[in-house]
Amino acid sequence: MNRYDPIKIEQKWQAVWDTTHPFKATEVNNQPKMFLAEMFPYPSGAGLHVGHVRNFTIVDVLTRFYTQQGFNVMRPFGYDTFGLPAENYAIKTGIAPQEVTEQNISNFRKQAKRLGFAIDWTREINTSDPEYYKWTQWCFLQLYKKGLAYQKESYQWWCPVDQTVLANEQVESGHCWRCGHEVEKKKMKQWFFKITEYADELLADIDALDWPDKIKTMQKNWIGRSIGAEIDFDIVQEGSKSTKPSSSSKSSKSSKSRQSKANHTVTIATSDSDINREDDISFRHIKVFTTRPDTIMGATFLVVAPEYPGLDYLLTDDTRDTVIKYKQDALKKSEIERQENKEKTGVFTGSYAVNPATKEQIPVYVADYVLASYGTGAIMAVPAYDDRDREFAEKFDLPIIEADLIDRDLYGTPKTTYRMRDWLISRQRYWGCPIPIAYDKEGNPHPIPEDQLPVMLPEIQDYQPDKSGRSALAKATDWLKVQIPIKDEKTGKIHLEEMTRETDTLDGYACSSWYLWRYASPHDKAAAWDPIAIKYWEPVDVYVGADHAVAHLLYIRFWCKFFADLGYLPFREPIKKLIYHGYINAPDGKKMSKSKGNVIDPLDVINDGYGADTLRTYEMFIGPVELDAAWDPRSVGGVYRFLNRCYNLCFKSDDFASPEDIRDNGSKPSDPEAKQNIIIRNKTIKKVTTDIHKYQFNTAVAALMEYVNELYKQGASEEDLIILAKLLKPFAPHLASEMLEHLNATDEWPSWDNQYLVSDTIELVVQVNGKLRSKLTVNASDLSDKDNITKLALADPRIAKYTSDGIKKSILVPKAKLLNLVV
RNA sequence: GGCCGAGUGGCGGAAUUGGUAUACGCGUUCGACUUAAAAUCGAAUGAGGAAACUCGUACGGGUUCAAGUCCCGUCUCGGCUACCA
Repeated sequence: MNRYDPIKIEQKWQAVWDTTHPFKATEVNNQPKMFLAEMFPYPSGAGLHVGHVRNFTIVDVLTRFYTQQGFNVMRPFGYDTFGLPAENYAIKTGIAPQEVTEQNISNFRKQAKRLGFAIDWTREINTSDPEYYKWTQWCFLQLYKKGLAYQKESYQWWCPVDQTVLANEQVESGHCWRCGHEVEKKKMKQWFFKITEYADELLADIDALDWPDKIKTMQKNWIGRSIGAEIDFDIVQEGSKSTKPSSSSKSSKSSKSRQSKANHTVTIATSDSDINREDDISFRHIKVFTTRPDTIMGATFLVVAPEYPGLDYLLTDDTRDTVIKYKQDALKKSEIERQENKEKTGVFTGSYAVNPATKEQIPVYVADYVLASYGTGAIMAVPAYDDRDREFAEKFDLPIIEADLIDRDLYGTPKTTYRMRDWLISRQRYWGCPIPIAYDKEGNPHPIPEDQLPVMLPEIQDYQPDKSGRSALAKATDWLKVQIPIKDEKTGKIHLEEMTRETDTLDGYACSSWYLWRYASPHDKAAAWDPIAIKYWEPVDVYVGADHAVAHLLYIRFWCKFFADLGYLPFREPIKKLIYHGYINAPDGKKMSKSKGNVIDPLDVINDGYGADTLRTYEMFIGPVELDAAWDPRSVGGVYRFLNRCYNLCFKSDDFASPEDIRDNGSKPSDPEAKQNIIIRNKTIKKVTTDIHKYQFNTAVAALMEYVNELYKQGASEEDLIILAKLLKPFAPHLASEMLEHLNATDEWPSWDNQYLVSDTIELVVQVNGKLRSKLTVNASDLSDKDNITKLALADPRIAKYTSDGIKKSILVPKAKLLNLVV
C-alpha cells in the first residue's frame, strides 16, 4: 500500500524544478512585480542551521504565494563571503579562503535545493567574486569622489610588542591576548564613510517605513540626535585673572576653589605629538556642547575628555605630570572598563575658564566620564541639574549652584549633534574587498582609475598578517606596486607614476550595502546595476532577516540615499517591508551552540524521515514570526502527522468515510452537509490568504490543520482536496505538487466567495449581564430583528430564570452573533 | 539608569481589535484496530463541583451592557542601549 514518503516525493519534485527552472524571473510589464529577499547568508562550513531555514522559508512562502497569485516574482540568492572565519581558517591551514568559500557555497546551494526553495538560480551572487567586488570598489570611488570616503586619525588598540593593532575582543583586561603585554591606544589613519552627512534624512525617513517598531526605535536611538548649543568659554591666562569677580552671594561659594589655585601659569606644551595645531580649538577657548544652555548660570566647572585635542594647552608646570599620567591611564582603559567603573575620576588641569553668563572663573578638569568622540569633547558641568556632574562635584568638592534658568539662545549658538559616528570601514585584513586607493611617495591617496577595476585580491601563500599590523596583503610586494596616471597641472599631459596600493580592505558591510540592487542585473558587465532593471524590480518589497538591526539596515539606507542623490537610483529607501524574525533556540530554551551540544541540524531532521516539507511547515507553525521560539521535537512530529493526514486524504480516500453524495462537481449542492463543506472551504481560503498577507504564518498553518480535521469529519470532495493542495503549497511545496498532479489541477491561488462565508442558520450567543447563559440556533436573516431575537431568547428556560423580573435593555451585536440582556 | 516590548491551561501559542477566553499543535487519559507493539482512526482534557453553578488571561483599582483587549497604580520577566552632556 502506498504511504506518505516525503523523501521520495521531494526528490522527484526537486529534480523537476532543477530541470525546468520555474522560478526564473524576467522583466514583464503587464504583471505586478514582487521582489522578495532574505538577508543573504555567510556560508559557514557548518552548513544551514535552523535559523537559516526559518529565514529562507518565510521568503519561500511569500515567493510561492505571490507566484500562485500571478505576480511576477523575483527571489534571488546570494552569499556574503568576505570575513574573518575564512581568513582565520586560511591562517591556520594555509588553504586559500577562495577555495573554502567555494566549497561552502556549493554546500549551501545543495542544502537550499534540498529544502525545495523557489530560488532563481540564475541570480546567484557572491561578494568575493571579482565580478562582484569590482562594483563594490566602484561604489567606494563614487563615495570618495564626493568626499564621503575619507581618511582620519583615530585611536586603535596597539600592542607595542607584537607591533599590531588589536580588535576590542583581542584585548583582555588591558593586555594583549597573544603576548600578555599591556596594550595602548594609538592614533592611526583609518578610512571612514561619512554616514553622518545623511543623519537627518536617515532619521526623518524612519517613521514612514513599514518596519517593526523595535528596529525603527533602535535606529532612532543609534542616530541619537540631540538639539542643543555650542558655547565658547574663554580660558583665563596669566595676568587676566582679574576678570570681574562677582560679589553676589551665589558666587561666593565658587570663589573658594578658585582662590586656592589662583596663581597658576599657563604654558604651551610642545611635547605631546597628539596635538594637531591645525585643529580649530583655540588655546584661548574651550567650546562645549550642551543640550541645556538654559542652565548655564549653574555651570561651576568645565570638564574635558582625556583625548581632548587642546588638553596640553591647559596644563601648567604644577599639573602637567599628574594630568599626563591621568591621560595615559585613561587611554589604557577600554570603553567597557570606563563604563563599568562609574566612580568618577579626574584631575584639575591648572586652567580656569570664564562662564560667559556669570563672568565667574571656573576650574577646568579632565575626566574620563566625558567622551572625546561626542559633541566637542568638552562639557560645561552643571552639578545642580546633571547627576553625573553632581557626583563629580561632590567628590571634588566643587560648588553646586541652584541657579535660575535663562533664555536658551543667550550665550550659545544652536547646534545639533548625533550619537552616530562616521562609519569606520578600513580593516587590516586580507580576506576583504581591496580598497581601490594607491599612495604616492608623499603618502597622498589617489583613487585607482575605474577602468583598472577590479583591484584583484592577489593569491598569496602565507595569510599571517605582517608585523606592522597590516594585513597579509602588505607582503604581496609585486601586487603593491601600481602605475597611476597623473595629469600634470601645468602641461595637462598625463604621465604614469608608480604608487603603493592601500593594503586595508573594506568592512564586509560595504559589500552588503548594495547587493540588493545587483540582484536586478546580477551579471551586468557594464555597470553595478542596470537602471532599467532597477526601475522595474526595486525597491525590495519584502526583506527578511534576524540580525543587523542597525548596522546593515542603516548602511544600506545610507547608500541608497547617496546613490539616489547621484541619480543612480530612482528611490530613497531600499526596503519597503521588513520582517525581522525571532531566533530558534534549543529545546531547553537556550541559544543553540556547538559547545553546549544542543544544536539541531535541519538536514538531520529531513534525513530522519520527516522531509523538508515537515521541517518548513513546522518552522512556520512554531510561533509568531517576530518572536524567538524553542525547538520542540514532539511538535515536529505533530506537523508530520498533519502532512500525513493531507496525503492520506488525497491518496487513500477509500480508507475512510468519503460520502459520494457530497462531491459537488462544480455544481451548487443542495445537500446541507455539502453546503457545510463549501462554507469551511471558503473560510479557510480567506483565513490562509489574509494570514499570509499579515505574515501570520503560524495561524495560517493552524487554519489548514483545522480544515483537514473538518474534512476528516465531513468527508472531502475533489474540490476540497484541490483547495487544500493549493493553500498548502507555499508551506509544503513538494507534497502539494504531488497532490495537484494527482488531482490534475493547477496551483493557481483560489479566491473565496463572501456568500459562502455564512450559513443560513447561525448560533447566537445569549448573555445576561455579559455572562454567557445560553446559545440559540436562529436564522441568519433574523439577526437584524432585535425584538424578535430578544423574544426568542426570553423564551429559553435557561434565560428565563435570570429574567423573571424583566429586562432593562437588550443589546444585539450582529457582527459578534451575540445578544446581551441587561437585568 | 534610559527607551521599548511582554505576562493567557501541564507546555508552545489563538482570540475579525471592546463581544462565546484557551483555536491549532504538543502532552496526558480512554476507546477502536492488532496476538502484541508501532502507526492510524475516534473521544475527552482550565480549576472546583454530583449537578445547578462558581472561579479563572501577573496583582490592585477604574470605565463599560460587555475588558485578555481601554485607563490609573503595583510587581515580574525579556530585549536594546548606556557617563551621549
